[in-house]
Amino acid sequence: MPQPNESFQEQVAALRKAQILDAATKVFAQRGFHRTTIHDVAKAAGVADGTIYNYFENKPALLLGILNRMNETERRPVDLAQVADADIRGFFRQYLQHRFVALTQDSHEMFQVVLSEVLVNSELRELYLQQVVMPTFALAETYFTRLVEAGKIRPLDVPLTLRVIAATFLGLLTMRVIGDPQLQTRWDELLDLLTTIMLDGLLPSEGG
Amino acid sequence: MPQPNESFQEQVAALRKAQILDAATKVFAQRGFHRTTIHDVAKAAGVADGTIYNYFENKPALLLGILNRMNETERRPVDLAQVADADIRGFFRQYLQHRFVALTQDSHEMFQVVLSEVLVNSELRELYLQQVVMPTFALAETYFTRLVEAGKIRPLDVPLTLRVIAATFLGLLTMRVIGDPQLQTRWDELLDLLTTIMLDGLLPSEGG
Amino acid sequence: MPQPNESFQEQVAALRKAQILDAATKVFAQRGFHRTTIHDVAKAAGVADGTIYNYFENKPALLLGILNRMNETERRPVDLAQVADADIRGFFRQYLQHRFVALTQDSHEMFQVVLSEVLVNSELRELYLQQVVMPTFALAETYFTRLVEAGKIRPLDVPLTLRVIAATFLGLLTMRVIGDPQLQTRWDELLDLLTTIMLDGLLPSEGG
Amino acid sequence: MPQPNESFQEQVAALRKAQILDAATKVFAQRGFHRTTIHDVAKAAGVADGTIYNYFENKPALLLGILNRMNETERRPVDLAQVADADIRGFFRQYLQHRFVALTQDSHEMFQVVLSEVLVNSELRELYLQQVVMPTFALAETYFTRLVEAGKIRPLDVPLTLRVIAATFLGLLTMRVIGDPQLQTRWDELLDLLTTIMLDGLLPSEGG
DNA sequence: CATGAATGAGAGTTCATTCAT
DNA sequence: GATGAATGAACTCTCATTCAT
Repeated sequence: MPQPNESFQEQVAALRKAQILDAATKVFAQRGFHRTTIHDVAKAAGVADGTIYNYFENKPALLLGILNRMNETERRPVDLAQVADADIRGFFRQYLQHRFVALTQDSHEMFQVVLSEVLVNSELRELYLQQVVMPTFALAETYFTRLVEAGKIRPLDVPLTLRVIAATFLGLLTMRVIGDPQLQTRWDELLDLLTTIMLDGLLPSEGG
Repeated sequence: MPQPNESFQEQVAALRKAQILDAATKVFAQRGFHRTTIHDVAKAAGVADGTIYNYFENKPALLLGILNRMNETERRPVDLAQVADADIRGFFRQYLQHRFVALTQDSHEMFQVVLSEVLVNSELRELYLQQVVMPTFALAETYFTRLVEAGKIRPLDVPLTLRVIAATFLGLLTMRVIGDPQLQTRWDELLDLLTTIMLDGLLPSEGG
Repeated sequence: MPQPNESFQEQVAALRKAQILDAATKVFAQRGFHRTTIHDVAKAAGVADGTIYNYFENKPALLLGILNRMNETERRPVDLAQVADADIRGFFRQYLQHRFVALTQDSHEMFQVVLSEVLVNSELRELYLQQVVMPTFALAETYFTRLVEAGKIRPLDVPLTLRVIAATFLGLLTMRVIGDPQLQTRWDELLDLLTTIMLDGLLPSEGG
Repeated sequence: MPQPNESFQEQVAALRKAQILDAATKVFAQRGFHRTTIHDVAKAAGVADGTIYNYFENKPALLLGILNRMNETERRPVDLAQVADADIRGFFRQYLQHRFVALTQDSHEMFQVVLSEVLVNSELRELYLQQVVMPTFALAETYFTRLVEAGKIRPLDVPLTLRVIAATFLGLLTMRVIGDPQLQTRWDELLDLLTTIMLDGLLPSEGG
């Protein structure tokens, strides 16, 4: 989104950059980073091959560009405060919904592209870890600790528990991307199911 | 030509194939499938480049070879029957341990390589889905349904619940591969934590 | 439109052209014609890339522009007449000095750029030969012939002898450009040495 | 030339390398280093483009290969000793002939290619200076000093005088490459002329 | 006229694959 | 079967040139 005090030229450049990153995200998600050529990206973006290099130093820089966008997306502040006071069940469900929407709509393809490369590219992995994973957990830990202290959550090890929660999301999204039919057709039902499993556990309720 | 000799030939061939796949798995995990050259694989396997092509049709076939191995690994029958009668908590923990060992030791690198490519290669994705994911879930569903019917597990939607459980594993392993320090140093503590979260939920126990 | 104004325009244009050629000469000498980009030239000249093309048809035309300048420089008439009557030794020394100054100060970089390209570009070579080399020798031959006829110079083949003299200059300058430390630090001593070698030869003088 | 104790493979590789360098020298001399593509070199050598890279790291390495060859050619020991005792005039003429033959036949194109690039490539320039120019002068100086000490040569500054002699060769060859008609058609006459000029000087002989 | 973003042809280089040895 | 040099298609990236502003 163009800032008001940017020059017109800068705004145009920013738009071009966004246009190229959009295209890159799409085509990388379809065929993978390595099987996609710069020409593919350029075609998808509707520009000439050379134009890409006016905005990105090289091909890997496109990946970093996508990563940075995820960064921004991830950090889009969850308005946790306003729901903090609600009952924990309602809050949890709202939080899940927030994550689900974020993951499903915006960054679906970003996630796919970045995760694929992060798994086998140690350089990108380090960046991803420092810029996306760590800050997110740091933020979440302070909040989650408060919940534990307030007695609203069982007194478990906070960092590890957060990893388990995050991992569940990550895994579900991965499996959905991989093409599991259950997850693709019944994605919406996960919200309630996850709330139940995570808050109440798999064991039958006492009164059940 | 004598029959036994031919069998010997086949055994030698199988060993060569395994030797090449071992090397491929290792180097693919390090630099990714695409950034790794056939020459890299050959070097790691201690053979000449051309030799690879006596055992695998082309480079993607190496990936399929790794996938097939995962297939075998995954299907290594969990001896579920013998633990089915035990109390559900003990059983769950044992099951987790089985998965953890499988994931951690054997197929760590396979997982990394295959997942990375599966995320962006629709052809491989389809194979992976049909040959690894679907059969595994089919097996698990029959077993899990029995647990629900026996009243040992809360009456939830079985297929989706299994996805959630599997996703948690998948996500944890992914995050570990990505390099999360907590998961890398405290991997062993996850067993108990997961058992608690999944069986009892995050909410404080009634009597807590 | 008034005539004087047009003339002013032309003067401005000529200055721009000179400014660009200056920049081109400098950067071409540093990195060579081919490794230098139009952008490099533009930056050095303080103009935009496109501006270059308002004054020169294309990149090779810059080289021709430099060549034409050399042309002018070379033809800057040596005022030979006035020294012709002096004793031959004094004259020779003066002539050498004239050449040395010309080569050293003005056209040092031009020489470097043009020679490099002339060696491997037959088109430019032809131009250089016709526009610079031939006319210079033609002029020199008439004068040198007079010296021979006047008995001031040993009766040698004039054209070839002139080539030898010119070659010595050319070679010395080349070796200096290449970076020979002796020539770079002791360039001034060459004047006397050359006078001696060329006029008296390497053999010991009779009376020595 | 294959060494007796090289393996057959190594001999074949050396021949290939020579074949490629021959081709490179030829085409570089025709169109210059930069205007010549790897494809041009490959075509001239009768191999595929990729084959070049089995023998040379990259395109500049071809230039270094040519430089190294010049190195060997230059150092081909002049059998100075055997002529040292001859009268100085006969010796000088023989030496000139040696140089002329070396320059004219073998390394004509090498010279053209390398000089062109050396003029505008500081990296190559440094190499050329250290590997070809300096060692050659060092050798020549010791010999020339002896001539001076023996009274056979006028007591001039040895290093600078050698530069002048070498420069004359360099310049003559350059002008010949550039296409001066006199030098191209009357190259053979230079031998005697140079002997006269350099040994006796341009001044009329006393008895003339 | 000046600008500099856009263009796209063309270059160097890599590497999966083949095949003579 | 094993080898590894040769191959050449295909890729990334550069940069001379154009042209709308």
